[in-house]
Amino acid sequence: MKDNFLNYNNYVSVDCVVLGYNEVENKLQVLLIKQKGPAPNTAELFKPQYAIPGDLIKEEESLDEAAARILEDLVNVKGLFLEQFYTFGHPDRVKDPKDADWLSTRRKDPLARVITVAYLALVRIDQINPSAGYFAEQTTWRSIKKIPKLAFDHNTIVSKALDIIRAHPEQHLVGRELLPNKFTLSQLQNLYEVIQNKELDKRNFRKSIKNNEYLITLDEKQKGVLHKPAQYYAFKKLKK
Amino acid sequence: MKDNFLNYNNYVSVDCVVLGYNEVENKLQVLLIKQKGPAPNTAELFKPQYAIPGDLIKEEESLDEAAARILEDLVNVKGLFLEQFYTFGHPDRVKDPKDADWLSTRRKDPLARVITVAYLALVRIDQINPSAGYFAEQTTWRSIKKIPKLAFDHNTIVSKALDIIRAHPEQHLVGRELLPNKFTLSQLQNLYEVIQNKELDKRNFRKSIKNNEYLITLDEKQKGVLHKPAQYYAFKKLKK
DNA sequence: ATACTTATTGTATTTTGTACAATAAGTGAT
DNA sequence: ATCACTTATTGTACAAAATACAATAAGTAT
Repeated sequence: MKDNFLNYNNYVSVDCVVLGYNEVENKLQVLLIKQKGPAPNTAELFKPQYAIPGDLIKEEESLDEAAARILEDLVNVKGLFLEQFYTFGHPDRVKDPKDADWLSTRRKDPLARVITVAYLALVRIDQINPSAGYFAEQTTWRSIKKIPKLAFDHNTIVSKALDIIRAHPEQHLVGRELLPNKFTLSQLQNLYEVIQNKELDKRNFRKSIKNNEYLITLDEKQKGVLHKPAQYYAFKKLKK
Repeated sequence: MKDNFLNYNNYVSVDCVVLGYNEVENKLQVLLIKQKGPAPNTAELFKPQYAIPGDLIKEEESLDEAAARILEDLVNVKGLFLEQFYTFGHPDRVKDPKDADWLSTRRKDPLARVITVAYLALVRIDQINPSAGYFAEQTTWRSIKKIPKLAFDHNTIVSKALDIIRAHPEQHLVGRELLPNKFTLSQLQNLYEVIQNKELDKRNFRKSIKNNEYLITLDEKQKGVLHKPAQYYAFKKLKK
C-alpha cells in the first residue's frame, strides 16, 4: 500500500503493455497483475480483476521515467525496450462500477478522471522474474490469444499495442529484445512468425534478414544437437 | 478570458499542430497564435510569445473532442483530419521562466505540471479562416522552414509532428485533406514534393500513384488553361 | 553404414522501383 | 491555318526486391 498520495499526480497515469516471448513454446504473452484487495477484514467484498501494470505518475518524474519505474517495481528488470504508443483519455475510462472498489482503496480522489499514457515493453519471459508489488496480488502471463476481461479500458490498450507491434516489427527491434544474445536464424524466424501470426518461407526469410545491417555472424555453432548444428548470430550494439 | 476554471482539468492539455498547405505557393505552413497579454494596465510588462493552439481539457470531454474543440475555437473549421501523435510530459515543460507570465494569468495553479497530448491536423490554407480566440492576440501562418521560438516545448512538438507526417504521408491521407475535391495529378505531385522536400519524377510518380485504391478518374478536364488541359481526379469516400 | 533431424542454399518468375525524353492538347498571336 | 508556347501525358530498359519452390549438408544415434 502506498504510504501517502503526496508525491503522485492524481490525474495522469502510465500503463505498460509488457509482451513476453516464450521461445520454447513460441508464444507471445502479456503480463497481467491481479489486483490486491483492501484491508483483510473487508477482503471478501472485493472482487479483484486482472489488469496491466500501471500507476499514477509521480510529480517529479517524466513519463518515460514513470514507465521504467512501474516496470522495475513489478517486473524487476531494467533497461527494457520501452516506448510510448498512445494516450487514452475518455472521461469515463475509470468510471465503470466494476472498478470503483479498487479505486476507492488506491486513490486520493477515487472519482477523479485519469488520463493514461500507454507504453509498450518487450521481454523474454525467461529473462525476467515478475514479482507482485504493492499494487498487485500476483502476476501472470496470458497468451495474447486468450486475454481475460481486464480492469478499466485495459483490453483496448492491449489491442492497440498488438496492432502497433504487428504493423512495424523491425522498427520495434523485436529480435534484439526477445532473443538471447546469440541465436540462430531459425529462432529469429520463429519469433517473426509468432508476431505476424503466419508462416514464412525459410529461404526467403533468410534472404531478407541478411540485409539487416544489425545482424552479425558469430564464430560459433550449436553443439550437441541431434541434427546439423546451426550458426549463431547476434545483433550489433546500438549507438546511444 | 475564461470565465472560470471549474470545467477544466488543470493537469492535462491538448496542443494541436495545424499544418496548412498553400497550393499556389506550394508551401507547408504551421498555424501559430500570438499569446494575448493580461489585463490592459499591465500589458506593457507582458512579452507575448508564439505558440501552437492548445488548451487545458475540459472535464467532460475526451481527448479527441478537446482537440476538435480547440481547433474549432481557433480555426473555425470542423471535420478536419485530426490525429493524436504523442504525449509530452516532462516535469519541467511549463516551468521555463519565459512562460511564467502567461501561465499566471491563465491558470488556476500556474506552477502545476501539465502533461500535453499532441494532435496533428492538416488543412488547406485557403479553406479556413483562423480567427484569434480568447487565448490568442492574433493567428499567423509560418513556413515550416522558418519557425520562430515558441512557448513551452512547442518547438519540440512541431518537430515531432513533421517527422511523423514525412515518415508516413499516405497513412495520413495527405492528399485527401490538403487538396480540393477535384484535382490534377500535378497538384497531387506538388503536394507530395513539398511534404517530402524533394523532387519526384513525373512518370514514376504517376505509375505509383495509380495503384492507389482511393484515386478515381473524373469525367472532367481543366478548362481555359494556356496549355493541354489536365484530367481531374478525386478520392473515393472513406467508409466510416 | 544408415536413419533421423534440422540447417542451409539457388533459381526462375513476378513485382516494384528508377532513370530517362518524346508526343499531345489546349491557348493566343500571326 | 499555322506557329509558338505551356503543361499533360505516356513507354521502355534496367535494377532491385519479393515470391514460389526442393535438394543437399552436417551433425547424432543406432
